[in-house]
Amino acid sequence: MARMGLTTQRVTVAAADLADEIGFEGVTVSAVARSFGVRDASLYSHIKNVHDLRARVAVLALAELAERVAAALAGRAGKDALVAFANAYRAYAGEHPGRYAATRLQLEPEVAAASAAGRHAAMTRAILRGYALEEPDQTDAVRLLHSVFHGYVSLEGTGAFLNTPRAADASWSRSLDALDMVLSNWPTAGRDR
Amino acid sequence: MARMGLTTQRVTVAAADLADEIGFEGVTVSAVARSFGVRDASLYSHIKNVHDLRARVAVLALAELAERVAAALAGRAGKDALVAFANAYRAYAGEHPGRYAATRLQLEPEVAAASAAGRHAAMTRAILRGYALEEPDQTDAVRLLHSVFHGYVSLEGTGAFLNTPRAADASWSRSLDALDMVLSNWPTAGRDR
DNA sequence: CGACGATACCTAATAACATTAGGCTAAACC
DNA sequence: GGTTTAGCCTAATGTTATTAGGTATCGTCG
Repeated sequence: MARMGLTTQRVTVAAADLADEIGFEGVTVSAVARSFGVRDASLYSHIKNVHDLRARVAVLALAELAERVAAALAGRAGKDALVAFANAYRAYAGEHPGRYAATRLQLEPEVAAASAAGRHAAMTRAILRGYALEEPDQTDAVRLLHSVFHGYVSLEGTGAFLNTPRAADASWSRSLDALDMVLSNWPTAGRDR
Repeated sequence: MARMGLTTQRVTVAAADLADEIGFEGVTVSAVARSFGVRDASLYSHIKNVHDLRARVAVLALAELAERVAAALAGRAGKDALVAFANAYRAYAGEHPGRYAATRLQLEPEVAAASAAGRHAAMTRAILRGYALEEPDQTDAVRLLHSVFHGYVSLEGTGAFLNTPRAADASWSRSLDALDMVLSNWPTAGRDR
């Protein structure tokens, strides 16, 4: 009958670890309770419900990701910054697939605001300081970057690149070269060719 | 006691429709059975289990998406083709969020092979015929395109672009301009700047 | 130190979903 | 028209989510 010393924080971390092991969909109240050796009902003193649990994992992952990216970005500029950001992003997703999947959870506005979601966008904008982009080009570029990063990582995660022999790393690297080129020569007009 | 006339095909379509209405996660054996007014167990003559049901929705969606994209691509080349492909892709995802979500399901290799997944890649390559790209650049470009399309649509679907006032359509359009530029001047070396 | 209140965890109970086994009956096919 | 097939049902079991209410352990204060 030793107490397990549960707290919302510990439960959240356990859920996140579980997500990385068995996938985010596998993050269930029962599974987390099992990992602590306690009854399902015992977790409800610490979390509101499954959705709350998953949302907490999402917020945790968002914060961790933001931290990693920020660290990678420190002291860099231009293409260096772009590559560092992108690699940190992809590395996190690769090391923590479950946590990363959690970041795609649809968070309610209040939660999202309180979390590091905004910090993410802020840092993406930081990259762009190296490239001379005004609004609204900057917003467009942020969206493009985020799309590429998320899209690539997401497709890679579901094995979409396994059919072709070409290594995923190589394509990633070339995609970053391409992005650097786009950002350097952002198409100002739009009507041509 | 009128028979419902269920078949695997009808069950799959009903599941797909349900997915578009309430989200792909909501596609459950119970819910589909309910939509037909039959018992849960009755569906098991037509599907193997939930995963089978969801996989069928995924295959259906992949085929529909491939068809839409192929139609849009007919008779176009170069940037026209790129834009038509991209818009067809995004439109499908917008009209059928549940079906689109299903396409991200991890399919077992045999199922994926039998499905239209390969056709998708083939068509992406068709776009690239308008741009002079050799292997392995072509593979890299296909991955980049797919990443942007999927990433954008996915982020848009989870409301990631709602914070900023800039319209999602506008950024999309500019991103396509950017992609056209990248494909036209694909970075051959990689080390510069 | 012993009482007290807060907190951590438990049992019990209900409900939705997934799945299997076995039965009944409407339809289709000579 | 009788038989086979296939479509649907009931019954039963296991997992997960969630609530209500109980017990035990901990820190704290008199």
